[in-house]
Amino acid sequence: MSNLAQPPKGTRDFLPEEMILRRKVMETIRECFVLYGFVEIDSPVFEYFELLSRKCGEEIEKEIYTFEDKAKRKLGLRFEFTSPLGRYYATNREKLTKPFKRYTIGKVYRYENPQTGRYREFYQADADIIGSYSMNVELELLDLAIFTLTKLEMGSYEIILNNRKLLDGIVNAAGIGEGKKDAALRVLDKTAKIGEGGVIKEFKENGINEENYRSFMEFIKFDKGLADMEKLSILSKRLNKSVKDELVKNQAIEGAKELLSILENADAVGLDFIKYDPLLVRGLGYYTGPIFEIKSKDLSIGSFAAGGRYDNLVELYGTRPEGACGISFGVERIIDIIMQRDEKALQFLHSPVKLYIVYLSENERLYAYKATKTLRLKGISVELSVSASPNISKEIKYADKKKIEYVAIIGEKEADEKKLTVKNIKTREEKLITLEKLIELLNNNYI
RNA sequence: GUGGAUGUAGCUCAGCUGGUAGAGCCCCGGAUUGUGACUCCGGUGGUCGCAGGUUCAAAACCUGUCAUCCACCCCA
Repeated sequence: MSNLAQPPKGTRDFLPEEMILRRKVMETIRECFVLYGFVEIDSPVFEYFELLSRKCGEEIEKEIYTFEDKAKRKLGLRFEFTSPLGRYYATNREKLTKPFKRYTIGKVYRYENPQTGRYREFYQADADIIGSYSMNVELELLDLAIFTLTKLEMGSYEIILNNRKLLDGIVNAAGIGEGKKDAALRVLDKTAKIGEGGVIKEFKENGINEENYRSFMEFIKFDKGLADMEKLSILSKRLNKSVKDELVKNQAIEGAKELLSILENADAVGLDFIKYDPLLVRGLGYYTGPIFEIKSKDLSIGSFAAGGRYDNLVELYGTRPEGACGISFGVERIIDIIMQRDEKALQFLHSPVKLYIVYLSENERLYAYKATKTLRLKGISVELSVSASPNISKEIKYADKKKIEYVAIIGEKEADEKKLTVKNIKTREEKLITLEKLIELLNNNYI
């Protein structure tokens, strides 16, 4: 294949069969968002680079696709929806009803090295709520996540939860200075992956002592079997004792309280997938409160949904501060997981087209056309053969390949009797019925 | 941005120490002019990722480059 015959690095073409699954997943997510009262908005795929790069963190900034327009304006492709949403909110605030609950499903772009579950162009599905500082927002978003994942039959996954304010307090208590906080957090986030030795090594590379690591770990050490809520209460007491800086201390204790409030209520609603993870950090620079990540328990594909609170981000875009929190679903990763797990189930996905109509000679063409039109007017999706010289064998094969469930055959016999022979592709059963009967059966999804 | 593996037909892959490319599946046609999963027969399809180099001769060896996968980095 020549270079021009392949899609650019990290991007993909999708075949019609693949689109059936993709569409289904995105539709399911969309329906769930709507069920929870989120409204859809749209905004440009590109924004001013300066807007995208604010508060996103140095690493992410390197991943932004940038370009200049003909008037030399510096632009960038959106790498996620949060900063575009901040800008959207700032520019349209007066016209929006608050709290503003919106969703967007669309493509985002990141200039990074592709791998499984990692592409340069990919879909994200975001739900955010701007205009409230209440933890009810977190609860609503987590409930939405669980609801959506259940609808998608995502199987075993877990939701891990932490809080940036709490994290800041513990880092402070561990004696790590403000200047080294971000580096420390970034390394701690990887603990599960690189182990204690790895963390200590990377701490040193960043000029942080092993002792600081030890005291951090000591701080979040609990007796075995302790429930998350008890851990958080204990943390509050420890923070109260160890943190000197009043502001940091109060913030951290508030962070613990926020998590406690989420967990208390989550427990009541039965959201028992949620676990407090003292080592969850998340890279994006704008998070200010609770943060969360959802990952598959049986596949190491990384997290497939994540989010958190980013209070007052909108202030950056010139409007007054507002509470805000959102969740983002990684559509590609969700699809990858479904495909890896359910290879067989995928065979049963069928086309949105219900029926394929074949007529055997020009004499039946008009009758077939009228039947097709009637069904379409009834809202039933129908494909009419366009073959010049229809061959039943080929036509059935065609319908099967396109995953259309039923084929209607119209020959001399059917046209004379004003009926259709309807074949179920999967069961191979056939029925000679009238158009009215066919409509009834298709509407009841039974034939 | 760094390191490793890989790149041969639409797909999965074979091709030994260099001698000019193969299988299975798929696809197309026929056996079968009103019925697709099996069987049989026949057929299409590859400048061996791309560009240079070494050689009488390169899919194979060398260099570069592009892409894919994996590990970092980071992340949905």
